[in-house]
Amino acid sequence: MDDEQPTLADVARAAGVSVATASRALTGSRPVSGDRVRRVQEASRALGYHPNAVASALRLQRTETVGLVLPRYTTGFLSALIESVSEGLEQHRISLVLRYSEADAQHDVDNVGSLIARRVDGIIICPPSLEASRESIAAAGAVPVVQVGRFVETDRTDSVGLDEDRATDLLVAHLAERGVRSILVVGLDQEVAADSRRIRALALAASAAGLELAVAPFTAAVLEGGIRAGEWLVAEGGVGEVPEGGRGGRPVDAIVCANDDVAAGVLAVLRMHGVAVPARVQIASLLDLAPGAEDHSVTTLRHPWPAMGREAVRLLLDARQPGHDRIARRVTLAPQLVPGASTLP
Amino acid sequence: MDDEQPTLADVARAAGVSVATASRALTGSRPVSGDRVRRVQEASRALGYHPNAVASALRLQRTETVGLVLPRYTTGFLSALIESVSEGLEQHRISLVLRYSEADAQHDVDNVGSLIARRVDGIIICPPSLEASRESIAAAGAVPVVQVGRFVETDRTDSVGLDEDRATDLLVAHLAERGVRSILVVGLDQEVAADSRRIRALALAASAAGLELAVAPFTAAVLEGGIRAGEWLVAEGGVGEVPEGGRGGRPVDAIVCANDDVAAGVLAVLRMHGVAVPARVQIASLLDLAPGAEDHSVTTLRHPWPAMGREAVRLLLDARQPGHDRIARRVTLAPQLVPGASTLP
DNA sequence: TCTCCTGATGTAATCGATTGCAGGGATGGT
DNA sequence: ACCATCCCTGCAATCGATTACATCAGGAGA
Repeated sequence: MDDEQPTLADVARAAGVSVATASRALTGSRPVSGDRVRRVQEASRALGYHPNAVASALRLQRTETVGLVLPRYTTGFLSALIESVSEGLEQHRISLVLRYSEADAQHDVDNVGSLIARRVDGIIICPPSLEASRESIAAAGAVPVVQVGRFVETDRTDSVGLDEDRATDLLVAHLAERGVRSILVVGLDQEVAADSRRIRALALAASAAGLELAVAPFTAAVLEGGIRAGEWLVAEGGVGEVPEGGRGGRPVDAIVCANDDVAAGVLAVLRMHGVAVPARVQIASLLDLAPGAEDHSVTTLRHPWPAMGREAVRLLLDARQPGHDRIARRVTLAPQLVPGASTLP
Repeated sequence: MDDEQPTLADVARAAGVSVATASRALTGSRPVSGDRVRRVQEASRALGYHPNAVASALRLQRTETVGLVLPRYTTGFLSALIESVSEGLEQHRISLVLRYSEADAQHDVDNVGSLIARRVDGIIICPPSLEASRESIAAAGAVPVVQVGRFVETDRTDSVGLDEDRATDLLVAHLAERGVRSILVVGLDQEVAADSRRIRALALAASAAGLELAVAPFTAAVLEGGIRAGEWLVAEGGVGEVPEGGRGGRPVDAIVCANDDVAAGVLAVLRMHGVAVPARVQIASLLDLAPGAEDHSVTTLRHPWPAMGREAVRLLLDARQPGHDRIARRVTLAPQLVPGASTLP
């Protein structure tokens, strides 16, 4: 067990050839007589030689390494993305350097800077916020960047995201098929650009299907937000024990939540107050927070993280090609609707 | 937006000094006159210089990089480990290269080999199997390795694992306090070495507390195994509608499952057949599969993944110190008991 | 036999940052 | 005035793999 790794010079000496011949014999970059190829390969194996990727990277100006920058989500629903990216890269013998970003935009810029210092061949980033995103993409300079999960307007960056229109269409169609006539949206915030876009898309799909749609004033996209919304619905929203309540509009018969957590809160409160789900009110979620789970009590949209990872890798490796035109490409992928017990079968 | 990254030579030229002085000014490795330090730093900032970590690593024979090898779990309950390792390394400005292993032992050896080729300063590995583990640790040669989550007998490797004795003690004590007198173990396999150890530990803790303990012949540690075990229990296990059933032994009043999935299966079947949980039978799990979840219906033991990640990093960085004695160290961490509705409050 | 060519091999430069060694200028002591 | 000392600066070697260029052997053709 030597303390030092053997070098190509050691292999060459053991095989009785020059380092140049040893290199060519191992990489096959130029013809070497069969006899010496064999001798070099044997010496390499005997010494347990692993070519020094650092030296190689310095010479070739390519590290065969890609950086992945993700927001720190304790729920870990991004692990499907990590796995698929890792798998895609492994097929091309490329290493993955993982880095987490904080809410702080500067931290993201530092992350990208340190990846640049390591001379990664490309960066896949899931930006925590739009401003952070813009800055860190600028920091990447000439290194190809692919964004996942969020779009930021920029000339030079490819992105992979969700097909929002198709997502809302799928969900609205599912509800319409089950007799829904009036939808309430919970957990989306008109003030947030991405949420506002989603609300518009929902409204569009609803009106196309002849449904009414309202937005509840509960914008916190967490369990607690769902509970508050549920309590408000029971008290004032026209879904309490007196279905034909005193509100002006038609009482809602479906609730679309920003994510599973919100939906779980709404569901729990409604059930607690004796509201029949899904018979009286149907509940669905726009975002599956536990993609691994087998059983789904709430109908939800599953984000295609594995496919998104594969696409991101494909775009990045494609951008490495010499003849690449550097035009920003956008790939959108449709989510999968996972029916649960909270909508009618 | 230049296509090439600026080098130290560019910075030195812009600042009107030699590359040696520029290097010393930026790293502070040797004194440089204040005036020149300022000029170099300005030039560096103006050019957007990022020191080439590849060249630096080649010269210094240190990459400031650590490899993390994990089994591919779609449930993603290792993401807490990834995050804590990543966070610990970030504090020391060390990069994390992530790699997934397959069931195949050769794949693991290749993983380690490729990390060696990249000249990582250390490897943290969560071995998928004992044989794979031994081989891949051998492949690491002189590079420090820390094992997480599984112990393999070896002279030179530090490891971080669960304090199994404390885990079983905690769970048995919890049940004993709640009036349990007879425990049934589900989902552990006597034939598997690790499971067998756990069963022995459970038996020891049980007898010390004056409890009976039996092992059910259902060894599949998944939801389906739990369901089968539940059905068997209702039919023959003495926890059906006739509590004082015809078995020889005392009817069990607690079921300890290998993990949450098994417990969920048992729980569902028992409830379906009208067995009161936890009044009639209490249920607990030895392994929390969803550490992020807020609400726990099943009492479970939460593995201290974040702390394990921190410990692994600490051990690895400690092993890098020159005066390290190379004696294998073992760190065991106690799990946290998370009470749920499946045992009495 | 001499020349030309082909194909294999070796020599040495290269990638970019770090650092041992040598040189130079300023300072202080006598 | 002279020498020793200290501090800074620059030159050039170094890490290990790759590759342009030079070299050399051997075969074909005149």
